[in-house]
Amino acid sequence: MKDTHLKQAGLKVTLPRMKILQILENAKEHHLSAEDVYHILSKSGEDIGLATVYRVLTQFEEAGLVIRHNFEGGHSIFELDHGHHHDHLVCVKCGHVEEFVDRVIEERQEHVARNAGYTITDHSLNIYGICGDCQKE
Amino acid sequence: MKDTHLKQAGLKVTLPRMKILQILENAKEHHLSAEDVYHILSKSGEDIGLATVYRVLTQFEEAGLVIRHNFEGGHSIFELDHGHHHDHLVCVKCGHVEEFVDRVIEERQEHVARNAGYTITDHSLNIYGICGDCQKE
DNA sequence: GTCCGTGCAAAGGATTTGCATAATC
DNA sequence: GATTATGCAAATCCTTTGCACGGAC
Repeated sequence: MKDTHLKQAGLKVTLPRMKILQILENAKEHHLSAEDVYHILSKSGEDIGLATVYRVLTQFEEAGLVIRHNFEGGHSIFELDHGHHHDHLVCVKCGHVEEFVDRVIEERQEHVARNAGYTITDHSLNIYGICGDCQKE
Repeated sequence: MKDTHLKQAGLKVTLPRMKILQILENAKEHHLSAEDVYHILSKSGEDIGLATVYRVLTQFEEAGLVIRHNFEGGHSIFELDHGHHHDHLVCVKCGHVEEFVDRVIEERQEHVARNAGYTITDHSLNIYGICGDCQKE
């Protein structure tokens, strides 16, 4: 089934691509950096280079399989594109990421862009804060 | 007067710091990258290193004089902190940046964070799109 | 004069790319 | 077997840092 996704995306079915797709699908944390993916691969005994991880993730992004986010600090985070857009709430202490969608905010963004004469290609709303768990400490 | 700002920030008054502050205040485009500032300095005949530009901008950021934004592509943009928060509309073709504030969006963000148990430390909303001018081409 | 700031070059982290080899179709 | 992918190392981009010198107070 994973092979099907890859073929549909016009990508040859190779071991690195399947493994990486698998990781994205099964990881507890859905928001992974290229390094994260690389480490998970290493621990599984796979001998896949970091450059390949980046290449594959970029291809997946182009194919619309994953979304890439640029968080503060110049780090990129990848996650599977499940089709429904959402924004992020990022904990600056533990790095935990939560998704959210707010209909009102979405609508207002369209409104703002239209008023300014822009055609939206993308938008990113990240709220940085301290999550409940970290506040207890 | 610029010296006053610097002194208040606990920074010695030096030529690079004054020049850079001046550029931030006078530039037509209020959103400048470190490279931008560096180039403007070079063109003015000032012999100030790029490393110093970064150092000074970082100090200004710590002193609360400027705000640093991380836009897509891992580039940082600096702008004077005039005290009123705002979000950004970025043209992906020409790089033009516009500011906007939407009371409704601000309120909803607070709401979302509170519901999730987060204490907001910061947030960034960037809408990427194609500006009116670029659409004509 | 002391201490902080600067310039330069070198280091750093994240990501990309060139090239020969290895895998898919 | 032709074409595309991979691995490795080197290259790149943006940013930071180490160190000796020069300037501010």
